[in-house]
Parts: sequence; C-alpha cells; structure tokens
Amino acid sequence: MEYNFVEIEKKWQAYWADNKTFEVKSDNSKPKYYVLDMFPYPSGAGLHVGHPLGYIASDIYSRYKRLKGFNVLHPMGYDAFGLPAEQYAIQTGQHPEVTTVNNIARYREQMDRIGFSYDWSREVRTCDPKYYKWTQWAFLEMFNHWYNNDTQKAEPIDLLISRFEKEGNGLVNAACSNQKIFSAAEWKSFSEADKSEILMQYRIAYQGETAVNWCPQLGTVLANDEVKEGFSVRGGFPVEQKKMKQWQLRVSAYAERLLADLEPLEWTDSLKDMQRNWIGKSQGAEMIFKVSNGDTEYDMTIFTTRADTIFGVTFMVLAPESEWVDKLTTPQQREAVDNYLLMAKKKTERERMAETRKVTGVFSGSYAINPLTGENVPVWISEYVLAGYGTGAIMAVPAHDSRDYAFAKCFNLPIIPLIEGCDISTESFDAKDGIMCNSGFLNGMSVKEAIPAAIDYVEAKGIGKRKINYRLRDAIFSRQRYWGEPFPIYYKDGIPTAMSESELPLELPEVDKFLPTESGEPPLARAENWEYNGFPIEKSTMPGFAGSSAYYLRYMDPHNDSALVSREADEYWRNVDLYIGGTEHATGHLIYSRFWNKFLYDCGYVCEQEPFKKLINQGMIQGRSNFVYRIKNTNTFVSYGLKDSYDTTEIHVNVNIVNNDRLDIEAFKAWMPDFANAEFILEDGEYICGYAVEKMSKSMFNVVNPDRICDNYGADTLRMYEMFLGPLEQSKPWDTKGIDGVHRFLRKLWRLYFQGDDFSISDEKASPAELKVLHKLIGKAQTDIENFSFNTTVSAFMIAVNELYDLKCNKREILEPLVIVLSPLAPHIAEELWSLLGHKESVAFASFPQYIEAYTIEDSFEYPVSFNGKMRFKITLSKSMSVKEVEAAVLADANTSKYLQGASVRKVIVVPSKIINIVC
RNA sequence: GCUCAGGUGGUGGAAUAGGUAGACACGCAGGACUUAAAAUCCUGUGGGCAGCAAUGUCCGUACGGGUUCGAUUCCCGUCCCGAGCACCA
Repeated sequence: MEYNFVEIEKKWQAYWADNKTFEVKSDNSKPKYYVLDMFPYPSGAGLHVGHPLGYIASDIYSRYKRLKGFNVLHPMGYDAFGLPAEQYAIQTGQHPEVTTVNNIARYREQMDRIGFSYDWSREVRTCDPKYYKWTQWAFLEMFNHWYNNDTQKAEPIDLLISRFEKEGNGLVNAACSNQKIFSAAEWKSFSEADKSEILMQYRIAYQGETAVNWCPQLGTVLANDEVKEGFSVRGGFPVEQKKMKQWQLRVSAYAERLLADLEPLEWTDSLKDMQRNWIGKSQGAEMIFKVSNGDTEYDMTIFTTRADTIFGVTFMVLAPESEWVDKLTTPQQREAVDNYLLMAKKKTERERMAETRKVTGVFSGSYAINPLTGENVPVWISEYVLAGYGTGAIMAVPAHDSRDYAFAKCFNLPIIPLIEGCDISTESFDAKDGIMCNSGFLNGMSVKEAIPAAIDYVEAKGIGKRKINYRLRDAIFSRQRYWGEPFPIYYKDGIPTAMSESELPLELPEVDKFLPTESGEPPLARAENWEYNGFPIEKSTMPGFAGSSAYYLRYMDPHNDSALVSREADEYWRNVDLYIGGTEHATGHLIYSRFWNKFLYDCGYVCEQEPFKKLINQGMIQGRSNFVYRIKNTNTFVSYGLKDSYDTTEIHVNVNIVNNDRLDIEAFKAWMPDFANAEFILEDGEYICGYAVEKMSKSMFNVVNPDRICDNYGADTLRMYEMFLGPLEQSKPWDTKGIDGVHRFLRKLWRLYFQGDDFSISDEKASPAELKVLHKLIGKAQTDIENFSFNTTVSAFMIAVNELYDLKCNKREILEPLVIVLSPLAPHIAEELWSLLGHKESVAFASFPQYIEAYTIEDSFEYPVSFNGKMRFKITLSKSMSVKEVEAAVLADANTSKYLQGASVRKVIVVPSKIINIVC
C-alpha cells in the first residue's frame, strides 16, 4: 500500500481535534513543562516556510516531553494589534479588526495543516477586550506604583504620598525624573495639579516630556528598538528627534536587576550580550567643575569613566540641548552659538547618522577650572556629546579618547599625554593600559590603579563621587495611532487621572477614519463621546509591545475574569521553561517582558522573577530567489549559462514555477501576460535560472508557502525537512533540493511494515543485531532532542531504517518503539502505524522511557587501535574490562602484531569507548 | 570602532571533556528491474601519486605559528563572511 500522507494527515488532525488530545490542565501528580513560541503578528501575506521553523522545533520538544511523562503547556495565540493592519485600513477603509480576524483565520488554517500539538482552548489575541483588559490593568498598576531604590522594588504610590505628608521627599530614594526637595509642610501646601505633577515624576508608568523618535509619515512616536539607522522598523520611514509629552515606562529603574538576573538564564551568550550592551552599565564618577561665563560662577557636574585622566583635560564639551548652553554662552559668542544650535537642530536623525564622524562645534566663550590643576580650560558645544546620557556635559581628554582627539585636532586645542611612552602623533591612546605620567599624585601608577585612586581623591575632596550610569532609557509607551489598547486615563481639569480597575476593559471606540484629525490629534479624537463623566479620555494608544509583555502569563489561565492569572495557575506553571523565537526581539520584547514580569513580581502577582528560563533563537529562513535573463528590448530569454554572451536584464521569477533552478517554461508563459509569447534560448534543452539568497518577500517572488509543501509531500516531510536543513539556530536559505531525501525516508519507513499491499509484521523475537540498531537510535534520539540538535536526530532515523532494511526486519517488537521515538518528529505517520499495530490510543499517551530499559545490547565492542597516532588494527574487548586489563590485552596483541614488528611498546593510551593508542 | 558568532567535499551539513575527518542527505556517474517512464534497489563519489586489481601512499577542516604521541577541536597572530550596537564620555 502506498504511503498516502494526504489521508493519513487529514485523519489524525481530525482525531486530535475531536478528542481534544492536546488540551492540558494543572495536574500536581505530574511535573509541568511550559513550551512557548513567540506568537506571530498575523500579516496579510500568510505564513511562509520560515515561520514554522521554530514552531516545529517547539512542537517536537513538547511532544517529546509529553512522552517523557511531563504535563506540557504548549499554547499559541496572536499578537494582533499593530501598524500594518492600520496602514491597510487607512488605504482601504477596511476596519483593522476585519483584516485581523481574516488573517488569523488564514494563519490557523496553515498551522493546522502542519499538525502542531497546541492547546487551542488557551488561544489569546491581544486585540480582544477580554485580553487587553489585563494589559490596561498592568498599566494602571504601574501608574499606581513607584520604584524605591532602597528596597529595590516597586511600591504603592499611596505609601509614597503618606511619606510626603510626614517627611517631604528629602529622604526618599526613588527612581525619579526630577528631584526638587520639598518638606512635608510644602507638600501639603501644593495644589492638586502640583501634587499630580510631582507624583508623575515618581510613577512607574508616567507622562513626561523628553526627546522622542517622531515619525511624520506614520504620524506617531516610536520606541528606540522600533528605530533602526534613523528609519522606522515598520515601513522604513525617516525618523526625527522631537521633544514631546508622552507616556513612558520607567524601565531604567530596573536596569540593574535586568542586568544581574540575566546571568543564570539559559540563553545564548550572544543574546545575553546584546541585552547587556543595550542596558549599557558603566561605572565611573561624577565630578564637579567650576565654570564661569565672566559674570557668574556655577558648579557643573560631568560624568566620566576615566577619572584617572583628569590631569589631561584641556577643554569641556556640552551637548547642544544641554541646559548649560544658555548659561555659559557669553555675549561675544552668542551669535556663533545660536547659528550652531540652529544648524544642529535642523538636521534629521538620518543626516546625523550619515555625518557620524564629521567634527562640528562652537566655543561658548566660558571657561571651566580643572579642580585638580586649577587651570582654565575652554567650554565648547558639540553634537558629539549626547544630552540624554550622563549629565550632557563631558570633560575632554584628547590624548586618551578618540572623539576628543578628533575634536582637538579640528579646533587646535592642546593635547597632553598621560601615559608613559604612548604615541599620540596620529591617534589617541584609548587603551586602559600603561603607567601614568604628567598626572601629579597619580604618576607611576598603572591605569587600573589610578582610576580608583583618582575617584577616592575627588570623593575625599568633596568634588565628586562614584556613579553608575546605564544606557537603557525609559520606554516611550504612547502611540498616536488607532489600532492599539486605549489608555484607561482621563483628564480631570487637565490632571491625568486613572480609571478604576473595575471599569476595565476600556474598549476601543469606533471612528469614521483611521487618520489623525485635521488639527493633528490622534485618530481616537474622532470618536464620539470619547469621554469619562464628561472629562476627555487620553487619545493615544499603547504600543505593540504592551500586549506581548505578559501574554505568557495569560496562557496559564486564559479565561479568568478576575485576574490576569490566578495564584494557583501561576504557582503550578510558574514560568516558561523553553521559549523559542527570533533574535529580532532581543532589545525589545525580551527586555519589556522581563521588566513587566519583575514589576508584577514586586507587586506579588507572580512567583517567578524571570519569565523565560531557557531561550532558543531559531535562525531566519531566507528566500532563495530565481532569475531569468531577458535580452534587452526583446521578449527572448536566455539560459543562465549563456547569458554572458548577450546584453540582458535580470528579472525575478516566481520560485514556485522553478524546480532545481530549471524553469517550467509553460508555467512561465502563463505567469504574466507579458511573457505569453516569450522565446527561449536553452542549454541542453532546459532553461536554467540564476539564483540569489535574499529576504523572503512577495516583491522578490521567492515566498514559499508551507501549504504547497504539504500538498506535494505532506506535513511530516515538511516537519522533518525543516529540521534536517541544518542547526536550528543557524540562518539558511530555503532550498527544496534535499526534500526528496526526507520524503524517501518516510516512504521507506512505511514500506518496512508492508509486504506488497498488506500490512505485515511478525511476532518473532528480535535479534541482537536488530536490538542494537534500535537501542542506538533511542539513545541518540534522546540526547539529540535534549540538545535541540534535530538535524542529527533525523539523520539517526535514516541510518536506523537503512540498517533495519539491511537486516530485513519487520518484527513488531522492534518497530513499536521505533514508531514512538519517531512520533515527535513525524506525528501523523507515527499515529497511523501505531493504530495499524493494534494500539487504539494515540501515541501521545505511550511513553518513551519504558523501552529504554526493555532492550539491552551485547557487551563486546571492536576498538580501533592506533600506533603513534595512526590507525593500525582492531581488537575485540568487553565492556566490563578495567583499563588495566584492556592495556594488558592490547600489549599482548601488539607484541604479536605484524604492524609493530618487534618495536618496544613505551606506552598504551586507552581512551574509553573511543580509541586505543600505542606509543613506541 | 566595539561586542558576539562563524569559516570543513560540487551542495546542505556530521564529528569537539583533543582520539579512524567528511556521518546522513542532495547532486553526479555507472548498473539492475522495465517495451518505456515513474517508483524502487545496488555500486562509486575530497584531491594527488603508484597499481589490471584488491590495495598502498602522500596532501587535505580559511591562512601562518605553537602545545601534544595525536589538533577540525586548545593557545597566539592574520585574513574573510555574518549579526548586534554605534559619537554612551
């Protein structure tokens, strides 16, 4: 009987759905295991073969863990709010919800065909009010909490208010935007509006004015991770810096915990490094410099990591946006400075990037006094100093900082070397290495000694203190967009006020158009009665990462109306044991989720500090584009090998009408009307296409749909082939060249059970050789699956089946465990064989380990023996021999071996289970 | 510039507490079955040299060194590709 994958797959997918095979409940009798995929944004293009790569891997692991006796939570859902559906809505007038629901239906259909073992009863959609109720709830919790640096956790805002009433804010050590000191009496005298404004500086979700990434084409602000190289990640539009009042999350308060808790996580080093870089901790010191514009003297604070270089400071630099600029610009320099600021302001972010190494700057007219040498140094203003980091002002040490060096060279400022023997004639000496000179009391110390010594000195003198800075900024949390969660905030006499949690969800209102209003307000301003007891409601919506920050918690208890997740469900499922997804979320979702989780932990809603214990980043599947070559000004196409003899244009051709780089000419003619009368110059009777590896996208006609593979080969072949392609973590182009090999394997496996058309197995006992094949496979499959090395798992099956073929095996004793071991990888064929073997239950209920114990293999092995590193002969040894006995046996054999020819044996090296080496 | 990951046949890739490099698969070549095709099966397949042949022998894991009886694996240096960050003081 032929391996009829179409029928088999349809049958078992229906069986799993009807029997709710993969629905899961909390069960204290079994250990839990939580396997999660990063849920997809349901785009209009549907799934391509790259999407399921990670899903297949997680599905194999989930099924494997079930066989091992775990209670496995393996859910799926949709990250359904977002820009593309809204952009589409603006163009077509189609409501984003309609588009989204359609796309979700299509995604579901495609996923179902691959045979995933998701518990669909737990599906979540971020755009569902029942779901986003809890996104809004978390926002309100953040609004109602502040971060106490003394206890290192979030605390209720009411406790802060009562402290203000008792003692003012002088002793409060908070993560806070502004620190004007006030007393308890002053607090009580403040107006409601003043109090609200002060509290806003403490809240974890707060409204604050900062420079934000503004994208005019999208009409919204964006978070740092949504901008790459000056363009929006979604859409690729230019982004500029603009000062605006926006909702923000005080992620920076958690910087140290986010950094420290990274350590024990089972993530790849490169991903942890990305997060470490993004958090960007640097230890250094703040130092006070006296500055004077001729009339007034001020204390100006700067941040440096190189306190040891203070004797080499020859000038100071301010960021153009620094508040010091105005104070320190002298009347003589006013015009020059104003011109410079104007020039700097007009530049877009993109221009700044493009001119990244171009030195610009202007002298303020003021001078600072070096606190250690007492010397006067000029204060300059330059773009290369960032307002948002440190204090927005630096001390410049051109000898030992390449940026300061370039600046000094450009404006002819002095350069003083501070390290013995360093060469600074053409570039600065940035290494933290060498012996100090020209540095007063630091002379003779190494740099590593000098840094703490210098800080100790300035601390003792009261002109500076140790300080840690982070690059991690607070997350901008509002978007001037329609398709997102509304903020449960209204403005009572202009004061932003939280709704109560019992009033959630605040549902997204209907609007007539999805565009901003004529006056530039966000689309929600179009909604009728968008108000609360007569007060206007916030018109921005939340960003994409809001809904994805806690979705893994919701899966634990998806239908709970009274909590994000119940205590019982949280304590049973705890956190995600295995998370699979792409690296593109390294500095976005994976930071925000960790922050969100830590916040909920502080509040006592969840029991784990970290959401994702182990994380695997599947590689990207790139597209493999094909090209045809049209001779210019003709409708004649020339095959790849001959194209260089003609003047041709390269044209992308749909990869779905190309097979192994050979063009299906008839399909090509039918593909587009232009090509209906095309002529071809062939080589060897075929048209060979060129190819290139590119991103998989519609415009390059290189999108391969998983449905097409399921049609031609079946889901089990797709699953195994995607795994066979190479290591999970590696990026690779999609190429169907080898898919026949995998499909052949499944057919061969199928045939193992059939004699002609009849299902045929015997009850004969398995031979030791057959058991050895099986045992080897079980052991290999087990360790490989545990290590997520699925490509070698597939190979192991191919080897085993080939070996069983050589042994002409069709005994049920062997084949039953083979089917079970295979079932995580190719579940449909495994289920079918399992039922043919006479088992009614789905293999999902059988278990792996009992077979490991049931079969043993014989005890003797052939060991290769090498002589001075070269393989010479083999010797049969038994497993139970000690190393000494092995050595004696080898020695005895060696002395009679023709290869040694009487040479004296110096040493026998035994490497257990690998090789034996004789040294003469 | 900084950080990280990687470089193995015609191709995708195996093999690292140092131990027979190239598993498995694709492709290619030859063969069997067949009127033929499909499907299936068998054989060969890193390179050079010697041999009718079995086989032997040398060279080979980006390049140059080192440690070791033995290095794709460990150490130092160079080159190349990929990813992330990028005036973060």
